[in-house]
Amino acid sequence: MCEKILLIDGHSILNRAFYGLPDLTSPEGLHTGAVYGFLNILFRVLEEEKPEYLAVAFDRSEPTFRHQKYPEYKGTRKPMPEELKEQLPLLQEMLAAMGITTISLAGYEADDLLGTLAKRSEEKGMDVTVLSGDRDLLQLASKKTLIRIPKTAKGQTLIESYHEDEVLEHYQVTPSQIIELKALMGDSADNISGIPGVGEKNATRLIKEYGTVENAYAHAEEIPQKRARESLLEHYELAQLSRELAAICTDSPVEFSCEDAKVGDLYTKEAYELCRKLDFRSFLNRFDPAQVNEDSMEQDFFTCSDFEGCEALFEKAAQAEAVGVSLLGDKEGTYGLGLALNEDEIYYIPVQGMTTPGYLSEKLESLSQNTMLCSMDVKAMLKHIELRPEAKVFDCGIAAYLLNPLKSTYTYEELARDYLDGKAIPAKEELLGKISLKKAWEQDMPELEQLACYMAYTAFCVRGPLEEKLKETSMWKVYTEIELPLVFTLDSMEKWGIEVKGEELKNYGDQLTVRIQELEKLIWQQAGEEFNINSPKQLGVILFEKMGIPGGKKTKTGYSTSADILEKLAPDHPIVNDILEYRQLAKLKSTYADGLGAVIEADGRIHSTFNQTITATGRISSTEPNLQNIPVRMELGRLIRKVFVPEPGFVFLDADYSQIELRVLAHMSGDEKLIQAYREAEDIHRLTASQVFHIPLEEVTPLQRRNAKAVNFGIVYGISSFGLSQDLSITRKEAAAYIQKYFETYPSIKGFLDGLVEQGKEKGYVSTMFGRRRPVPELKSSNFMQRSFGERVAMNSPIQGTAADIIKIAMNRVYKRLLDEKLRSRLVLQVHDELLIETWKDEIPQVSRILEEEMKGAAHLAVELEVDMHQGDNWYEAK
DNA sequence: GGCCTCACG
DNA sequence: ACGTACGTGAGGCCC
Repeated sequence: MCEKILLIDGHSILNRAFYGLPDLTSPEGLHTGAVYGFLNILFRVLEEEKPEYLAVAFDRSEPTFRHQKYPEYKGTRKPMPEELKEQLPLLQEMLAAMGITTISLAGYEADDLLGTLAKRSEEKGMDVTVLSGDRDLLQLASKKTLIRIPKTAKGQTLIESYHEDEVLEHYQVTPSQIIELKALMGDSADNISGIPGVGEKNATRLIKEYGTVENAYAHAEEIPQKRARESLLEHYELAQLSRELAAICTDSPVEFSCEDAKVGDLYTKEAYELCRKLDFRSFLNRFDPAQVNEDSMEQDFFTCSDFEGCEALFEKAAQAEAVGVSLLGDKEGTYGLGLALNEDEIYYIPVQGMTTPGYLSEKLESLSQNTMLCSMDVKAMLKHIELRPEAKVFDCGIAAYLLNPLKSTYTYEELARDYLDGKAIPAKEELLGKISLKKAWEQDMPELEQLACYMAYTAFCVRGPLEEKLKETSMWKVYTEIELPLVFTLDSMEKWGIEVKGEELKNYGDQLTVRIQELEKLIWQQAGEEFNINSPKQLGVILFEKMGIPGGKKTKTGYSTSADILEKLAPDHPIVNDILEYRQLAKLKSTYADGLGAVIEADGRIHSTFNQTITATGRISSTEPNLQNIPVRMELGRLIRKVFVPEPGFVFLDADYSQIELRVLAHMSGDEKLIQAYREAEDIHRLTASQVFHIPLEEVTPLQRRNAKAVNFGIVYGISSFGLSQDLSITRKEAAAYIQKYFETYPSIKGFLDGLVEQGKEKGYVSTMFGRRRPVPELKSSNFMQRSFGERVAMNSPIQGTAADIIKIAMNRVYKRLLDEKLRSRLVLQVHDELLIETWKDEIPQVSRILEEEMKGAAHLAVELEVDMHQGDNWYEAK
């Protein structure tokens, strides 16, 4: 076997990764997506090729010999957008950290260096692989030199391979003739112009026939295609020039020693730390933990499994102002507790013998009266130990969420990195892999001690920095007065859950099945064949190809069959209505009838999880199951709400804010006209229509009201004429006219929204009335789409977020009053602007009063916060 | 695991 | 010119 060298075109692969993948942003706000993509490709090719030597070539900013020879030459690289440019040094830093040789040479492009080294290596008898995104490099292919080109197909990255033969097969010309081909057809990516009127087909034909541009010119008279012939005769000089530009130099004076480029251990400590810093988590498991975690903390960890020891430990903990705690447990059990007394006394207490979950709960409960328990996730802890809402706790996950709500996870190792100067500690996945807590506990794995201790340690240590940053950013009040109390409110809601009648749900599902099967038959009949109606792909083919319905492509992968497209086709094609009904029923059956049925627990109730650290705006979300998207808009779906019932002796009281977001807008913008409108209006959309269209209130038509309502929504979403036009099925021009009229009617609104965008650009974030922040990095993007998105976000988030703050305040206050007044009634659901209370019948008047007072009183706005309330024996009736 | 579709505010 | 309304979660398909 020959030795092999892998040569990489640095810029071209980075470019490809940048355009082919979604961008990522590191915790410090650096763009990193292209570097990530580059490394992914690098690792893959290394594994496939297993080269002994490796070098990455980069272009230089200086003019090259091509510039000197041809003054008009503009260079082969397009100017890089800022988001890509800043990643270049990052990539070079990473390559340096991995000990990978990089080369560049003033006066030459990376291509030339690759060409030179490929040739020299071949001469030494080595095998060569060249990795580039640029097909120009195919001219270097030979029996010994393999060209590899990454290509994105169907979302997957394929890396094509070309030796000499494959070039011949694909392009019907030899590698060296690739240059001739380019000279004729040009290459826009490479700024090679080619000659007019000759495309790929003609160029290939000519080069196949005549071998070179020169020879084709010599035989020009024989060329049968008139346009190609004339163009070649006329533009021969241009073709010659292009030929020279396209030719890669293979004898540049680059200094290179193979020995320096020997592939060593890429997985160094420096590379590991950089991967952590850039948040490249999927790469971390490539590193050998023993090598990269030299400064292990494990000497500070102690397992305490005897009862006396634990007693002493809790006594010592009680002397501390704060301790870090981590409770290991899941739905099936409680396995142990990590306890950090300070930075270097960290204990693990496994659940065993006398240290039962009940014992730990009791100890922590009493500890929390005077000592602050710092935890990564207090609500999760509350599932194993009982704490009163007055307990002293610090929730690191929530604090970190407030400081940056855009992250998807807030794990301890991320927090350590982000708030302890990049401190690297192993993540749960690194310690346990895919082994469950339960399994690890049963097998007494030592990693459990490490996990609990690292977590408790982090919780203890990050509290200070988090608190400091929350105060710096003026979010301390949001944290202490809204989010932290909400932990207990949500925990209570989760524990109560809501009763669901399983049998009725099943009946409902069975009825759906009957109709679904009817529709299925009907649809198959009309289509003339059986197919999977649930497959958009198959459905698209049936509708738009087989049945020939005009509708056209829309998505990357095929035809769009979404409801808004199908609805437009429905009048002319009966099958479409059946499909729409089928879809609706299939959704109800799978997501709701079956989905909800599967999560009813032994107590006959559904216990959703309310997540407090998910949304970018400050709303909560609901999962497993999602109880915030139970159907209501269509009657058939709405019927599902009949299976949500209160316990005997209770009724539901459902209270929702009326147009809270528009009211927030009125308040925050201070628009007198809109505020006045709310003071007098029964029907704000109708009044908006009357004011925007300058007509008396009584003369507003239903259509005008509908349009005004859509504009009101649009304003809250960060208005755009395109979005509004889509929603109302009108032209952009008409939509723009509506928006303009709206702004004329409510003159302060435009200034307010513009101000939000301005603030977002200036400060990098926008804020709610209560100081909650949302960063808007998209506003700095050079990409129009992203920037526009940033503008809409800047307009929407303060409004949606303020409404979220208000209902959170209301929830806390309602929850507290129910407790303080020792009522049996309980808060069970929140759906963004709505609260559902399972109310003890005797307490109906009192609870109604509480809801009204606390919801209306949650914030004092320039307009009243109006609350609608309904009572019922199930959720359907209470709405 | 990504994409499409659709349920909610 | 670009190709969109803001914020979510879940199920089914298909690679």
